Amino acid sequence: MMINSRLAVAIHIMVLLASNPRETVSSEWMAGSVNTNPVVIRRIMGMLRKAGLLTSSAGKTGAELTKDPSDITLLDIFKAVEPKDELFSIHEKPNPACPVGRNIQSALDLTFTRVQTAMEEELRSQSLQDVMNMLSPKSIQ
Amino acid sequence: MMINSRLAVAIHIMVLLASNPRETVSSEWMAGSVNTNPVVIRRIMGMLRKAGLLTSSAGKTGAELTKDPSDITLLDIFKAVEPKDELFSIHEKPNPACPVGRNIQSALDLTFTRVQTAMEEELRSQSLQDVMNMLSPKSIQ
DNA sequence: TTTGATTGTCACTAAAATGGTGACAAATGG
DNA sequence: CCATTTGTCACCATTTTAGTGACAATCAAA
Repeated sequence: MMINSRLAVAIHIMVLLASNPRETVSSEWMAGSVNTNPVVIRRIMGMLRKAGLLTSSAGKTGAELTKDPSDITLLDIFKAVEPKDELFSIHEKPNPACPVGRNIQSALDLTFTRVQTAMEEELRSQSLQDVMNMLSPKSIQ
Repeated sequence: MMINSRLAVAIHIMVLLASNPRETVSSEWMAGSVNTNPVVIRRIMGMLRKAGLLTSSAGKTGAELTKDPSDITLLDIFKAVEPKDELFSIHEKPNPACPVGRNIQSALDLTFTRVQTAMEEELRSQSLQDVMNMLSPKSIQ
């Protein structure tokens, strides 16, 4: 399955922002914690900003969460960083002359929607605060 | 999210095999129903065969399911066609000198495992027969 | 105001995944 | 024997992803 690490990095960024004073969390500094390039951090921050999860501006170090970590779900973050949030795709144009081909798309659509919903509900059930609580108390500076 | 259509095509193949006499379901014929190249069908059939979901052999038209459709779950098919079945990946080597970087991986691992489990349980709850029942009776020849 | 640091964004790259395609040996069955 | 089919390989174009350098615009501190 095609997978990327954007959700993981986005959560990492959000935890850093929630756990540290603004002046300390430059994209360079976050890149050091995540172990990647600062541009990757800014790119993902841009998606989180467009989704309204944080505010930041050119020239000003760091960013700020717009909500309390307990009011931000992992589904919020997932949808922010995954423009195409569909888990599975259905093959195009199955043969309408075949009884199976003619009806398979709607059946698969129902099926895949249920799977997608199950995944999203689990993401919705976990908040950013929940993730932070899994880190040792020392990580919350 | 990067997504492929292998699960959709694999389910389509399995439905065709379950619904038609063996002599009629050549890879060429199935390719016609799915609307793709016969090699794509054979490639996915190869994965299903390795997973023990069907039997087929060179020179012999078609394939046969090894189990009753009601005993085959969509999770079985998913695992057959997705060698890397992990939904999300975690970024490599976060900085151990950072309190967040040091602990984020295990937290994300717990989190992502719960999401993955939710998805797999939903896939496990649906059988191939369930999908076939969603198609019109006419499609079961 | 000047200077240095930072963000936002662009363009480019390499790597990987995916699906389509042609080719062909091996096996099947008439 | 011979036409058909499977299993498999190699190759290709497309897409996605993450890393990187570059740079204008902005900010903040001296």
